[in-house]
Amino acid sequence: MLKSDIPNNKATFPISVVEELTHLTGRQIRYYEEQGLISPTRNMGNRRLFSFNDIERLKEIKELIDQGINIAGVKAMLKE
DNA sequence: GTTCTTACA
DNA sequence: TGTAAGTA
Repeated sequence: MLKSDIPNNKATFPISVVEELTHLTGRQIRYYEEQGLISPTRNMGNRRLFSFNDIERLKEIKELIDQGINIAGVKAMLKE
């Protein structure tokens, strides 16, 4: 795992912290994950653990959504 | 007390 | 998306 896997993964936070950092609701964060926009891991209790990478990704998503772009559009943007 | 899932509005 | 219910 030198270039594989997700770079920028050393710290994980609960969804409450991500909500504060991204200004998104837990509802939205879970939905975006459901849509394949982010890849949080799960801890022993099936709780989501977010990395800095996930948080940065969420911020981008929020900006796009805030601009009136829908999930399909966000998916297209984040791709590539 | 917090987060998770599913379901309804 | 928000919110409710039941759970881990």
